[in-house]
Amino acid sequence: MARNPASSARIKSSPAARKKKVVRWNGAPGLKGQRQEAILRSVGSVLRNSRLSSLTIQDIASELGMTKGNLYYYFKDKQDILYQCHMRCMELSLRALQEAMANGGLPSEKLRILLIGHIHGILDDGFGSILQTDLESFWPDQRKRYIRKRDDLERGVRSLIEAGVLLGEFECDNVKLAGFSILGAINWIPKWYHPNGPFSSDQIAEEMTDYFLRGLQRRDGVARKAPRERSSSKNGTDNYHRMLAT
Amino acid sequence: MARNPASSARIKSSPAARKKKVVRWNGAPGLKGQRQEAILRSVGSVLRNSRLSSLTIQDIASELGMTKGNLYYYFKDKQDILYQCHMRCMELSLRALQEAMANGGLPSEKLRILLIGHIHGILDDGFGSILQTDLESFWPDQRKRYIRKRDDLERGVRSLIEAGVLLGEFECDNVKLAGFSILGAINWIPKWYHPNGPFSSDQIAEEMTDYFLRGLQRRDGVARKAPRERSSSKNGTDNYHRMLAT
DNA sequence: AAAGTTTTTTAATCTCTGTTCAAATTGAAA
DNA sequence: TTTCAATTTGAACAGAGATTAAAAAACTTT
Repeated sequence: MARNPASSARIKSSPAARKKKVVRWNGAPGLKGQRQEAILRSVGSVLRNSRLSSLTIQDIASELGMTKGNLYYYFKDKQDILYQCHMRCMELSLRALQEAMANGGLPSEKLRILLIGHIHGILDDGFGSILQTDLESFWPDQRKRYIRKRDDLERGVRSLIEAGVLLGEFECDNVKLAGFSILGAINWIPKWYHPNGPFSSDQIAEEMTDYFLRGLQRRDGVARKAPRERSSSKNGTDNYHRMLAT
Repeated sequence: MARNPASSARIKSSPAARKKKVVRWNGAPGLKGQRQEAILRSVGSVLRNSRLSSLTIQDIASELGMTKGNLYYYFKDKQDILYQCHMRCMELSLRALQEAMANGGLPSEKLRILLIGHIHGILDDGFGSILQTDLESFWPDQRKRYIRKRDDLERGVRSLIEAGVLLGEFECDNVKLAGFSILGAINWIPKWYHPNGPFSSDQIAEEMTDYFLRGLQRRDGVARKAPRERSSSKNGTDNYHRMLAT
């Protein structure tokens, strides 16, 4: 069950004999971990074209020129593969969060960095569409691990919004719902995005982020409508301090 | 293939003998259409709790206390059921669009009505989570029919944004991406929404819509950043006139 | 080259679910 | 009560796709 890949650490020049787009595996032994990476990357490629619901073990194997049985030498089962992809994707986003926090600018700047990085993380490696899977299909501890990371990201977003509010840069009635809005909109992108479509991932990242930030920016003077009960500071303040400490 | 339910129009008081939550079908003949409706509604109930990917014909049947075989008396196949749910859901949203257009207010008001109605349409009947299915699984003409409606909705949103821009009420760099953002955020709601959760569908509808509109509202005076190339009028103007004529 | 380990293949199996169908049941009409 | 159509059942069928396992092949080491 809990099986660590125990990567045999040794590097050898691999000829990697290619024919067409088929990678020949026979020639390069060792380095199980690298192959796992390659397999995961390949899943991203497949997902860029086909649809998640129709993604089959056979598809993945074909893409790599290996047999489906062979995949089970590298992964426990299909769920495991999908789970790893999920994690890869999330880790990219968390890296964007770290990058954002490391940058010393205003909350709006940090948030911009985070969101742009997040969008790129989702679109550029093809893993984005995997977000559509429901977490129910994961093993409990996989789910737990993933949710922990996902929550880190969500809290990161909320903290930044909250920070902006406290600094008077932002104005937001409900931080949690604003966060959900932003992240939901981003998670949905893979549903309509196509690499060869009219929008580059760069353009999407920039312009959608612009829009998200506009909705937070404080308008000096006029309050557009009577402010509702302030439910904002209930779910963000503690995390705000936590995140700023990172 | 193209089979019209040919509803035998006759109404009779149906005892509808209920036991626990099991609806007894035997006692109420006729009105095939009504039962189809009931089945679809039941799918919504199931989806409120279980997950779409694990939704099985058996689940639907169980919920209604009928056998799975019996479902095939009312629907061609599973895809057909799912398709009908899709349509139901979309029709609710399109009704919101009509309602919005009928209301004679400013674009921002219309958009508010539309979005609030759209969110309610998605959340209140439990069909929302069905949006996660990919359209590939539909039969071509089903897909075509659905996409036509979906596009109507998308164009409706864009037209309203565009209208607001033209009237000086809104300010938007890229109408299409703003529309995608809004609709994506809404489509994603079923992923985290739970009827017994902390947010009512009312609250979600109101506050998320607030946020979406904030991001469009024009700020008098300062341009926050140098405006990019205006790609807005490419995808909205014609539809704008079309929609306003409705 | 022989032995041992890692990787790959091949084919069979297993399971889950959608689907079909003939028979049974029900309700309405005659 | 008989007849007929509408509805329901229950069991069998079918197909797809994940998973397994034993044998084969490839590669490393000695």
